[in-house]
Amino acid sequence: MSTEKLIVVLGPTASGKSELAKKLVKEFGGEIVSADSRQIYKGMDIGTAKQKNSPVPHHLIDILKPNQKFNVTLYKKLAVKKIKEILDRGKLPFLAGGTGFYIKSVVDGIIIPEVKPDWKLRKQLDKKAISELASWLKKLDPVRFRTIDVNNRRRLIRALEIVLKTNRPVPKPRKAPFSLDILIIGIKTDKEELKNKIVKRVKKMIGLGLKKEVEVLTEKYGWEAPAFQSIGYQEWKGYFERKKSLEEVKNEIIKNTWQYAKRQLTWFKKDKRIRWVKNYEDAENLVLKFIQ
RNA sequence: GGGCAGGUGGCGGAGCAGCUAACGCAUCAGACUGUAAAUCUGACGUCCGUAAGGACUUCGGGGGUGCAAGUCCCUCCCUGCCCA
Repeated sequence: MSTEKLIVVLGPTASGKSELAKKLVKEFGGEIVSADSRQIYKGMDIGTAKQKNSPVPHHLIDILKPNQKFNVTLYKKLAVKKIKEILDRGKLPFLAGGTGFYIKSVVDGIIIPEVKPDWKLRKQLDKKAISELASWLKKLDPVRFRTIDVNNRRRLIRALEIVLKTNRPVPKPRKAPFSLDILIIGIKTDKEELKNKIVKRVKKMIGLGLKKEVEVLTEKYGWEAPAFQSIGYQEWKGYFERKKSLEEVKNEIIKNTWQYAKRQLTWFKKDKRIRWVKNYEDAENLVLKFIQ
């Protein structure tokens, strides 16, 4: 029985996770480890609603340049390390963010095959027709083929990458959860309310100078940098090419953010461990009980 | 008043006589083990059915021609542009 504890705070974008996590940290002490695939990147402050100059310690924010690639495995290693360090300091770690897959990777301790991305190989495979990739995988690894999404080129390529690099089939998904007591708090918002928050937030971001932020960053790193697949950034490309108005960009960001929020909700819905809270008091009570 | 273009599903937009309401967007639902704010899937006129499937309805209104009509003809209404 472990007495070490981890608190996860998750929710769709704009639901108020950061505020909630910060408030909890202020009350109970502790440090925050971000579980956000975008706040990882330096310079993306406005568009990711980053918490700057917070008195509460935040980890895994601003650690990469926008042109650097990142992935779950790396995230998991870093996050686990940070959590351990926090525990060693005798403090309470909070894992807060909206990237479901990243959260899952640490909470469930998923074990991802140790095959590093080989971008040269991927590029080659990417030239092939999707049906070709599918039939190749079918031949090399019929077991993985049975469960894979045959229309998802990206997954097909990764599966082939593993098979070709290791000369063996893709291992079965495995988990090695770490021995902590974990409380997962999810922020419950009704759809209309969340929609309004998103609209408000996007307007605010634009008011704070999102356009300038995007302009400066993309001039420096180019539109192809991995970080600029992000919502709030990609939409500006057409604007700077004079194909879109500011109004269109704004509406597109709102739309994409909302669609993203729904995808997050779909992901979270499946996890029955999540304790959904309506407000701070609910969360506070859960934490109180949990840390006793 | 005259000329031209057009009126198709929530929106955009194909089809210009024959089978199956193309396709895109939005919407709803979902998948996810090294790009995850990414990538991908299904449903989406109505009704019946768990399903395979079946029945019905639609292309501004009305009329007509044809075995068969968003698709051709007549007429009316509406919209945009041009001329007066």
